[in-house]
Amino acid sequence: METPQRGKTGGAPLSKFEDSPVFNFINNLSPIRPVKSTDSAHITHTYQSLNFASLSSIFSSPHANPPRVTRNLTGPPSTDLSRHEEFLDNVGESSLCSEVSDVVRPSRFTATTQDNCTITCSFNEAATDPPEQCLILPSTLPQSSQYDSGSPDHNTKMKFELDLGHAPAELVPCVQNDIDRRKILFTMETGVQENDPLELNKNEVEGVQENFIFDDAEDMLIFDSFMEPEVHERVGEEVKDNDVTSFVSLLSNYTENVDQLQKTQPDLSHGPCVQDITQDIQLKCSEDSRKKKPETEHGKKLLSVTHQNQVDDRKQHGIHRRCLVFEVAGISQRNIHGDSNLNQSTTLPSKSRNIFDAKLKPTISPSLCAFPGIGLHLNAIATTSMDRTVKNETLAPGKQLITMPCPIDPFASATTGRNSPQKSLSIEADLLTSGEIEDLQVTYDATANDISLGNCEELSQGSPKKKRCKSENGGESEGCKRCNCKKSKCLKLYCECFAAGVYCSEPCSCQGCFNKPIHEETVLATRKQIESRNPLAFAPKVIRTSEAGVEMRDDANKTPASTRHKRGCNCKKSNCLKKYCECYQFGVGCSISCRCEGCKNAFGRKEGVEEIEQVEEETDAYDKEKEGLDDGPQIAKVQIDERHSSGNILPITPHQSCRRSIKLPSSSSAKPPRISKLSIGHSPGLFGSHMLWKSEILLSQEKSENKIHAHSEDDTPTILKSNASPTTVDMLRFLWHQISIVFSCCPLHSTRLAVCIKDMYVHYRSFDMSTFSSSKNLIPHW
DNA sequence: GAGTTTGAAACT
DNA sequence: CAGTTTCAAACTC
Repeated sequence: METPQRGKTGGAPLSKFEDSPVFNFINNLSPIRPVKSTDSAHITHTYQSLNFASLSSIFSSPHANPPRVTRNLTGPPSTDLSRHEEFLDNVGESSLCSEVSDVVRPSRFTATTQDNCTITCSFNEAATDPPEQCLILPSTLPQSSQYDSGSPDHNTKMKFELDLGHAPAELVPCVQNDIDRRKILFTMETGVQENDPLELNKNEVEGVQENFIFDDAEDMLIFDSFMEPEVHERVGEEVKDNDVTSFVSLLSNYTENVDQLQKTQPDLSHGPCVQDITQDIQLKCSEDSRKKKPETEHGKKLLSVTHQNQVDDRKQHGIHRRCLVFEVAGISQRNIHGDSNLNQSTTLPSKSRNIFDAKLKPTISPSLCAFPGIGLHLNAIATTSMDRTVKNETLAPGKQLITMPCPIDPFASATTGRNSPQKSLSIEADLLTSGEIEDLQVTYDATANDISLGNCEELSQGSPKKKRCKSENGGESEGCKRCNCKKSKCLKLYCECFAAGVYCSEPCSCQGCFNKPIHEETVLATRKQIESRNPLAFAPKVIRTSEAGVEMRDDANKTPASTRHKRGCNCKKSNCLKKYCECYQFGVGCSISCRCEGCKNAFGRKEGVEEIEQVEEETDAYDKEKEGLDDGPQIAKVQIDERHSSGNILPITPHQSCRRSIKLPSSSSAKPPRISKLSIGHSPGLFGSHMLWKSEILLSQEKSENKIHAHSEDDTPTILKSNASPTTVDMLRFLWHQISIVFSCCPLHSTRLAVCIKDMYVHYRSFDMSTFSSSKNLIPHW
């Protein structure tokens, strides 16, 4: 299939990659341009431009306190009065007074800007020939297999630029003071590029001049695809200077900029991506589009039109209730149904442009299910559960969990192959309190696979069991669950739908179900009742602990210790190796709060177990060696190495898992697949879906490095090996990780990108730059 | 698809 | 809080 050229209006001829779907996808997604060089062996980390001034607009809103949204919940339509009354007897009328209103939410993000910072970087993907450098990140990039329905050739060099500062003022109302823009160019480059990046940039500047906007996040992200000359100059400077230390100093400057951004405009709230998730989605959409950004009337109109189109599209295409989607759905839908806005990009207002290539339909579509997340209860009970439990209790103070789930079993692979495609996004966003960005976490799972229109209900018209499609990502991401309840009336936490905050729907096989819109009152009352017993009942089961940094594990093989099951499991027989175990089910390691016995959780065992077993293993090896077995020491080494590899469920840094993900065979049944973030687009249904991404560095440098020394293959990118001091390596790893996330996320949804960027922003802020050269503990605050 | 196993939820 | 029961998902055949 020939890919239309979009995203540029002319200019110098580019490489063949320009013809590739990957290029087209990215080029239309965000200001990404290819690099001419075709030397895939070279790692070119160039020119990703993130204008943090505009970034701030991503997370900002002119309305610190969104209007209160009140929903009067009248009784059910009484289509099933008998049942309803029956239930009332059980629940009690007192609990049925249900007026639910959304609380006024505080603004969460403060970021803005008179100072703009630009991060520049780019990626080189050498998918066909993964040399050592490939370990750095390529798999984090969108793979052609994911976004390309056609050409498998994705020997790719991509230039990824986000220069948000160039968005038209009307589209970026929050980026008002674009003065004294400061840019920081993060340039990491190894090898010698065939072509001078500067020239490339210039060519691209000439050739690509188009503004992009993710209209799925209408007011969130506005990308400008052309690179301003100033940027290029800086880029060139940095490209020529391979010294990593300069990078660090740039980073330091950047940090200062970020701090200043915070100080200058602390009252801005962030964008809708991390906002009130409990609102009715469509209501939210329309409100967001009205109230967030459009400080200008023109902007309002644009947003209004855009949103209306999206709503219409949803209606038109029959988006099901349970697969409520965020803005991206509109995009996806339009794309999917051939609403080739892509080609209209030159005629439509920029806000209405569709950034996705029509080719991407199949792979983007899952996001429809990926974002349904905010279930009906959550829509209706905007304040009752989510606000209290999630925001105030489950998460660290000031946090809010946003989950955009995907309906497919994350473990589905061999057995449920067709269901395997899954994308889920879970955003744990901290609320901004007192204008302070505290924390942000992006949890994003994605496996790439073609899936028809991402309506999971369509996907599962048949047997609910067989075609079960759900996501267990984070415990709260249950967009398209289906239950099989018989006795609980789907009004207890036994019911997955109810527990997930969604109504039961057709695919469910439940009996006597009250978890339906017509029983909304009942549902709400029950929820209240349950919450009165346990305020955390509807809170996410998997949370990120506040002391993430403190308890960060040394072992890079495990999931981040910061992501743990809230309550911990209590497994007795399953050894935490089956989905009976909630920890395992959610893809997190067991923690100290678990009371499991014989824990063998592949995502991370309960503390204490590992050490004991390690000692045992080493003892065994020693014994064997002592007994004169030739292979004794080797066995020991293999064991150690396996611990490093097989347990590497979560990719810690982009450069850790590329090779592994490539090597990985098909999934096994019992043991969880070795999940790699880099597997996105590679092995649909095998890994990524179950994985929780953490946009944070998770390596404890000392220990991991010591252990990794045992490896003959060091995953550390060449660039990090050469001149960098250990601390710089840490720094770069982290940065690289962040950028990789940004890059890999953006094609799917700008929200993810926004959050990733913000995450990066936040983390950088927490750096104590003074420790860079003296301490190995680079991330003291995580 | 039926039956079994399992552990969370609910109950006492 | 601990023990028991109920429940539905996960699993096995």
